[in-house]
Amino acid sequence: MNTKNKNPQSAKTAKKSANNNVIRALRPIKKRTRDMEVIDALIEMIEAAGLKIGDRLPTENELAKKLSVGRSTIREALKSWQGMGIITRNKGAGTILAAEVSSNSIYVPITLKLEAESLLRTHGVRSVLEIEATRLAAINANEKQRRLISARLEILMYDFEMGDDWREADALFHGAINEASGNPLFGQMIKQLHDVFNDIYVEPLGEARLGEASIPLHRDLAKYVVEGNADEAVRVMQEILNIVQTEVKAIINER
Amino acid sequence: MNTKNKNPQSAKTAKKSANNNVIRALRPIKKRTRDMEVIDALIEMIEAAGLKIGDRLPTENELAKKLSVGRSTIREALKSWQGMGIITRNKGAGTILAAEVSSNSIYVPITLKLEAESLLRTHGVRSVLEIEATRLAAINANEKQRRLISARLEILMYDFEMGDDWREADALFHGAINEASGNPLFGQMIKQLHDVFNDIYVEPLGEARLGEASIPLHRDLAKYVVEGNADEAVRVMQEILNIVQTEVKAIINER
DNA sequence: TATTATCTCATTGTCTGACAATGTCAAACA
DNA sequence: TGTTTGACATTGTCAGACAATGAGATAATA
Repeated sequence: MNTKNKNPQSAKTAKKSANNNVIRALRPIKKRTRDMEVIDALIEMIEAAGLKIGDRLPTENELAKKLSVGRSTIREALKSWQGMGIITRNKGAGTILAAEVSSNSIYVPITLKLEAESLLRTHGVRSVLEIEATRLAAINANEKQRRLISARLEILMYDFEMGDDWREADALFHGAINEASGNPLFGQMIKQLHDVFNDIYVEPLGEARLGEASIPLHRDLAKYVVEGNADEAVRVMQEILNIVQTEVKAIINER
Repeated sequence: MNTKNKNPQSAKTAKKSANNNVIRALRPIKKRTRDMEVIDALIEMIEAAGLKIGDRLPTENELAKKLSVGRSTIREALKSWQGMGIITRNKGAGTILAAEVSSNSIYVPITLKLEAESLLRTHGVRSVLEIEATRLAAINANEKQRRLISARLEILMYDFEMGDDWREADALFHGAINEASGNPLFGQMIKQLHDVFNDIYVEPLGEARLGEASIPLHRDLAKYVVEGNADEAVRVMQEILNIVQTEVKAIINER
């Protein structure tokens, strides 16, 4: 148990403090292993070849041969990318790019612990993010983004009224709004939380049509966002989120 | 380019829609690869053995033998955990646990571009979360949490006035507030974003004492949170975040 | 005795080769 | 024209070997 450097605030002396100021100027030396170099080479290759999301990467054998490293090294490098959702790999098929890659991208894993009332908690965090993203979208969206939002709304309403599965269309619609916020981090984090939310629901509870009652409100939401009316857009978004929250509570109480 | 299932909304017929209703009852079968089972087994083992952060995991050979899978399979599973920061591995030493693991933990990867703008973006997301957490803390904090906030404030102010490195005390102070919000997800996400924020700073820009001008305001923040005055607490928090934002912008413009 | 240098050994990192499992694509077929 | 089948390519898994390195034990030295 590594508890050495805990609560050092009482033992500090002037000398130690001065020493800290010197030490602080030093940065830890990066330990470079073979597969990090592979990752770098892959990034370079992807940039040079201009690979986009959905494109296929060279096979493991090709990469191993080209970089003259063992296939297992390639596999370990790809594995870490897979864990971060940058690529997806399919036995028999190949490896395809699933996220944008560039040399100045960093990939940050966030670990969250879900507990008993995790549904309401994830929803609580997601609400805050989604409301802010909506507000920013109403303010910042450009013409192209507004048109995309409108188009996605039509698909959503069509699916909904036809009795089809509207969840994918819903995700695309909200994705368009989040993208229009101008801060991609909102979209990323909301998407991840949304996935968690759904995994927990669809998997153990079997409740897939959560939030159905809120779909008609989406017409207003799109309208206000496209109009640039941030206050009203936020109000409708809050209403939508409240409906979902109420449904979640109802389902939790049922059990 | 896998573009088969794009925009299927126009080709749908009533029959297909009815079919969808049947199909919808089916859930996708989880594709379980070997290393996912290894991960599950590892989680089980860690929980059963009560391993804490800093503890050592069994060696790869032991795990492979125990689970009767090849060592490469173990390595691939561990690699994905390493990519997510759950474990650290050291050649010659061993594998140690670097994050809490439990069956209800989820790991959310986000990607950031390592450019000046991303600083503002992480700050933007963090601001929203931190303001909401502050509001909730002012409303929900119990007596014990209020006392902890006050105590952490004193340590922070002491370090600050002595000219020591106050960053750790600052993190602990905000951690106390976030914990008092009653929703642990806020604290977790804010902490992760905060770490990213600092990593980006300390590493390429070398600017470590960001937000120093906002420290005196922390006394007011603590006061209002402890008093339960949510509106004022939020106002001060916004002020603090604005100071940081201004400093970030200034540094960006310098370059 | 206390400290430092050295050695040994356990552990992760990498390579090679092999086979299994499975998706893709084109050829054969109705 | 649409469907089925099968060869092939590609990832998944295994085994064994050696290299590189860190930690702890041991020996040497003051």
